[in-house]
Amino acid sequence: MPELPEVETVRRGLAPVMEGARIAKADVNRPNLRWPFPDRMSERLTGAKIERLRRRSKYILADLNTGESLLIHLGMSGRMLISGAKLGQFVHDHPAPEKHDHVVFHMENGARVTFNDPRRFGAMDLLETKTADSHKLLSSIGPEPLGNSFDEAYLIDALATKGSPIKSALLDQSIVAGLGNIYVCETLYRARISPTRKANKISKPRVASLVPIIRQVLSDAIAAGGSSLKDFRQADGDLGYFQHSFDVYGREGERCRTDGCDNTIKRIVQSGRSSFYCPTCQR
DNA sequence: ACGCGAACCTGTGGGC
DNA sequence: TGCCCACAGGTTCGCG
Repeated sequence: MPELPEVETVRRGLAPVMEGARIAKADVNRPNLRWPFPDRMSERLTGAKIERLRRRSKYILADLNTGESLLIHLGMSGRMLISGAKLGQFVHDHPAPEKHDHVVFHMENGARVTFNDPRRFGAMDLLETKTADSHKLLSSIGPEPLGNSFDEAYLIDALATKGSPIKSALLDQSIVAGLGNIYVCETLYRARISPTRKANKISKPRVASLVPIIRQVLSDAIAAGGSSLKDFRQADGDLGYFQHSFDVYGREGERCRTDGCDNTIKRIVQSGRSSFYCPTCQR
């Protein structure tokens, strides 16, 4: 489900009820997600005030007033749903507990935030805020695509030695943070680059062209509240709308949207993931 | 060292 | 209706 735009959408949704708020109690309903939860997780969260909710790549980090930060990853199917809080003009009642409600944050302000993750590819951990960047899960992540350190010179350099297909290279979180299968497909379509082309065989100007396209695709998706495929919901339960803007993702067999192109969108499998592209427009 | 496939899980949808 | 297979937005691990 969640790539950078969806995670950012969730973060923005959670901020009004979690930032500056205290955790009255945290229910931890099972021993692990993808990995075991940290020792005494519930106790370490109970009574803590969340100073700030931030995002690094596809991770949400809640900086606590205890010197620790809670790290959250939504995996493929993770959701964070707010209830019991006044959101706009509506008050969302607490829903009945559902299967896969693995962690529930009861906030002192009356809001409840439920982490639900059927596939359990998600993760949570507690780490020292000061040294968060050196955490095992964060230390090898590349630059934020919407930040200043991600630019044309960087990407040209980073791809120069990559013999793998550009599709795989852009999915590699150590090259650029936060892109996933959908947004890589959309990026390569807009850039007119074939997903099968070897990263180090793409001309510098074409690699450079990827930078503003990546920024635009992600910004557009954030502005639309992310994409709702299958089960993605914003923290207030609303849908995202960017899926209506997909040019190629999930459009196998449909007509290419480029003016004057008669071809149809093809689906191929690259390192186990579907790639959607137009063989005529993307070279 | 690098790149790829397998593995981790559950749910859903399509074909028969 | 039911069964089986394919597939799903991510990431780590192990092997060649």
